[in-house]
Amino acid sequence: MSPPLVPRLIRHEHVHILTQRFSTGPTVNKKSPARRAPTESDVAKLAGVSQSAVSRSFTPGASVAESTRKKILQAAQTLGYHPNLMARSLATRRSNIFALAISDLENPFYAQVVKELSERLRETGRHILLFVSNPDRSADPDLERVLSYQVDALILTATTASIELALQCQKAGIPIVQINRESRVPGISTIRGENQKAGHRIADFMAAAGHKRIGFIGGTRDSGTSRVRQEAFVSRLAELGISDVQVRYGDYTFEGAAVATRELLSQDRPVDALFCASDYMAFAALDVAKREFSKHIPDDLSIVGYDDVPEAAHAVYDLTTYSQPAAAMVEEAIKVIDLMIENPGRRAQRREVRGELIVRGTAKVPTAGVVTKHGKKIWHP
Amino acid sequence: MSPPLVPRLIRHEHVHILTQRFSTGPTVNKKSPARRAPTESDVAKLAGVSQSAVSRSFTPGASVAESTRKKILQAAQTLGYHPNLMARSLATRRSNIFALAISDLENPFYAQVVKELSERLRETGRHILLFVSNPDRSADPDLERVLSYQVDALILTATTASIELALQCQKAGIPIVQINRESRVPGISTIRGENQKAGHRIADFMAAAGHKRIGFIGGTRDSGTSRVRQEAFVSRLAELGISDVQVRYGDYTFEGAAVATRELLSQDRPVDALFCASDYMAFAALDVAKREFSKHIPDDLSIVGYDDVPEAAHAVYDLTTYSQPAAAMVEEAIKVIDLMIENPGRRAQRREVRGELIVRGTAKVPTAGVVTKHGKKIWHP
DNA sequence: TGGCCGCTTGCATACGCATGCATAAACGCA
DNA sequence: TGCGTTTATGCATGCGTATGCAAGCGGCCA
Repeated sequence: MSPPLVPRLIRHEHVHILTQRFSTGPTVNKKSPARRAPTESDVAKLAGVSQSAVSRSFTPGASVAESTRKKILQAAQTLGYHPNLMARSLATRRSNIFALAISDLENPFYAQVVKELSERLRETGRHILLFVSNPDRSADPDLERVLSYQVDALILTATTASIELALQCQKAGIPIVQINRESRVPGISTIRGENQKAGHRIADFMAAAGHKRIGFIGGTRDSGTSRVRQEAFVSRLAELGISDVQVRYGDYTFEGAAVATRELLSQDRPVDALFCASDYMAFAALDVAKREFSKHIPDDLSIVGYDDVPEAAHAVYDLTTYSQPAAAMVEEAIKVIDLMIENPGRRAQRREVRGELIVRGTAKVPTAGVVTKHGKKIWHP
Repeated sequence: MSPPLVPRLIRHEHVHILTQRFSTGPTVNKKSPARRAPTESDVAKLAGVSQSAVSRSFTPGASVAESTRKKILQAAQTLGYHPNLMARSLATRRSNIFALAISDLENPFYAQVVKELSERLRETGRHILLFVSNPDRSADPDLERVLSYQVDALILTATTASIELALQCQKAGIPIVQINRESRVPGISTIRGENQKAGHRIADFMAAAGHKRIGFIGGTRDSGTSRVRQEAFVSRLAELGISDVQVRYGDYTFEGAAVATRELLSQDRPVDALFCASDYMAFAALDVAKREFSKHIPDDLSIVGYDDVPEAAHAVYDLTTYSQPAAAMVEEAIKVIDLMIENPGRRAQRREVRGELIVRGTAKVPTAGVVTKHGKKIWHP
C-alpha cells in the first residue's frame, strides 16, 4: 500500500501535483492540515474548568470570576480558539446575520448602501449574507433561503419580494425592511427618501429658473419610487402652467438613460431641462448631452439627478441633485429592525428620510432661494 | 443514568412552553407571531416516520423509499418546514458560506466580481457572507471572524490579509483565494489578470501609435497589481527608447485619478498618452481631459484603461482598455477553492486569466495589428 | 460560632440535523 | 419454501454552545 520512500520523494520533485494528490490519502501524514478546530471543551480541559465556565467567559455579563476568566482567555489564546457561531446560533436562536437582497450593484447609490450597512452592522457584531438578484427575474426562489439560514432580518433594496415571502418571514419572526422602495406590502417596513417632496421641489426649481420644455427620465416602468417622483414632478409642473413634459425610461441603467437622453434631445424642440430619477442615469444624460449634442451645461440644458451619490460632488460631474442620504437610510433601517426584533408583535413601519435639493453646476439656478447649509448650497425657497 | 421516560418528557414540555412565553412577550398573546419554526421532528410526527427519515428525504442520494419521501415532503409542505442550515452546518461541518472581503465597491469592476460570484455560488447552493473593509484600515480584525462563522472559504479582493490570518485559516482548513492581487502570501491562492503582459502590450501599442510623452496613473503605491503593470509598462517603453514616463497615483479612486490627470496635463509638455491602472480611474481622466483641458480624444491624448468593465463599452466612454474578465476570474477562483476543499493538503495555486487589448475610441491606433475576435476589435501584433 | 446571602462553578440538557449501526422488510434465486 | 442479499427505516449519538438549577464557597453580621 505505501510505496518505498525514495520513489515518493522523486515523484514529489518531478510531478508536483501528483504528490499533492496523495497528501490527503491514507499514506502520507506529515502535517495533518485539517486538524479540527479547538472547542470550548478543549479550552476547558486546558484551563482546568468546565465547558460552561468557558462559555460564560465569552458571554458578556455572565457570572465568572475575573481570575478564572483570565485563565480561560489565556488558554483560549494558546489554543487559538474561536467560538463557533453556528453552534451558538443553534443554541441562542440568533445568528447575528442579516440578509441583504440587492440587484443594482453597479449603481453607486446601492454600493454605498452596502458599504454603510456593512459598517453599521459590524459595529454591533453583525454581518451580511448577500443575495444579489437579477433585476429581470424574481428574487423569490432565492430569498426563500433566508428561511433556512436563520437570519435575524431581511433587508430589501432594488429588489422585490412577494407577499407570500413576506408572510412566511413574518410567520418565522424575521423582520423585513425595504430601502428606497415605495411599495406597500403589508408586514414590510419601509425606509424611503422624500420622493414626493423632491418631485415638487425640483418642479418649482426648474420653473423658477425659467425652463419651459422639460423632460423626465424614470427608472423602470414598475418602480414605485420612480413613479412617485414622476407624478409629483409632473403634477406640480402642471400647476405651474407647464404641461408639456416628456417622459422616458432609462431602467435605472447607464445605457438606458443614454438612449432616453438621445431621444429627448433629438426632437424638433428638445427639452431644456431634465430630471433623472437617479444620479447614475443623470451621469449618462450629462455625457450624452455634452459629447453627442455639444450642449453647454447648464446654459443649453439643465440636468438634475436624484440620490446625491459621492460622485455627484466630483468636479467632473458637479451634479445638481436631490439628496437621499444612504447612511441615514441605513441607520433608520437598522433602528427599525432592532425595534422589530425587540418587539416581535410590532407593525411594519414607514419612515421617510429627509433630503435637500443640492445646488451645483448642472442646472440653472433661480435668482432667489439658494441658501447654504452645512457647507452645501441648497435650494430652499 | 437515564431517568424514567415520563418525567423527562414533562420537563421537556415545560422548557418548551417557557421559551415560548418569553419569546412573544409575557403580556400579549393573541396570535403568537413568533411561533417557533417547525423542525424535522415536527415533520416526522406529522408524516408518521422518524426524524432521520425526514433528514434523509432532504439529503440528496440518501436511502429513502420514494413513497415515504413523497409523504414526508407533503408533510413538510403543509407545515412550512425549511431546513435549519445552522444546525446542518453544525452537524456536517460545512456551512456552504463563502466569506468575501472587499473594499472598493464603488469600482464597477469589483461590483461585477460580487455579482458574478454571487451568481456562480448560487448555482451550487452557496452564499456570500460579506465583509466590506475600509481601504485605509487593516481588514484583519474583521476577518478574524471568518474563523467563527464556519465559512468554507475566504475570497479576498481589493483587500489585504496578513500572513497571520492566512496561517490561521490554513490551520483551520479554510482555503483562501485572492482575486486581482499580486502579493505572494504563502498559503493564499491567487487569480489575476495578465498584468505583466498587459503592461508590455500597452507600451508596444502606444509606441507603435507614435506617442512620445507618456503617463501612467497607478492605483495605490503599495498595490502589487498596479506595480507590476507599471514596471512592465515602463521597462518596455524604455526598451523602445521612450524613457520619459510620468507616473502618478490615483489611489484607485475617481477623484484621485482626476487630480493626477490634472497634474499630468498641466505641465509644460503635457503627456500625449496615458495608461490608467483601472477603467474607473480612466473615466475620471477622460472627463478631466475633455472638460477641463478641452482635449480632443484621441487626437490630442490617448487614454487606455484596465479591466474592461461594462461601462467601458458604453458609447459615452468608448474606452480602449486591457480586459480582465471578472466572470472568468470568479470562475477560476471557485474552481481553485473547490479543488482545495476536496483536497485539503493542496498547495496554494497561482492562476492567470487572459485578457486582450480592446481597441475602442480613446486611443490612437497603430496602422497594423488590429484584428477582430469575437466581435471585438483587439490589438494583437 | 452559627446562619444567611451572594457569587462561582459544574452538571445536565436542549438546540436541529446527520449518520453509523442494527434491525426489519422486501426481494431474488434455486 | 428457504436462505442470502439488498433496501428501508429507526435508534442512538454527536456536532459546539447556552443556560436553568443546585451545590459549593466564602464573607458578613449577630
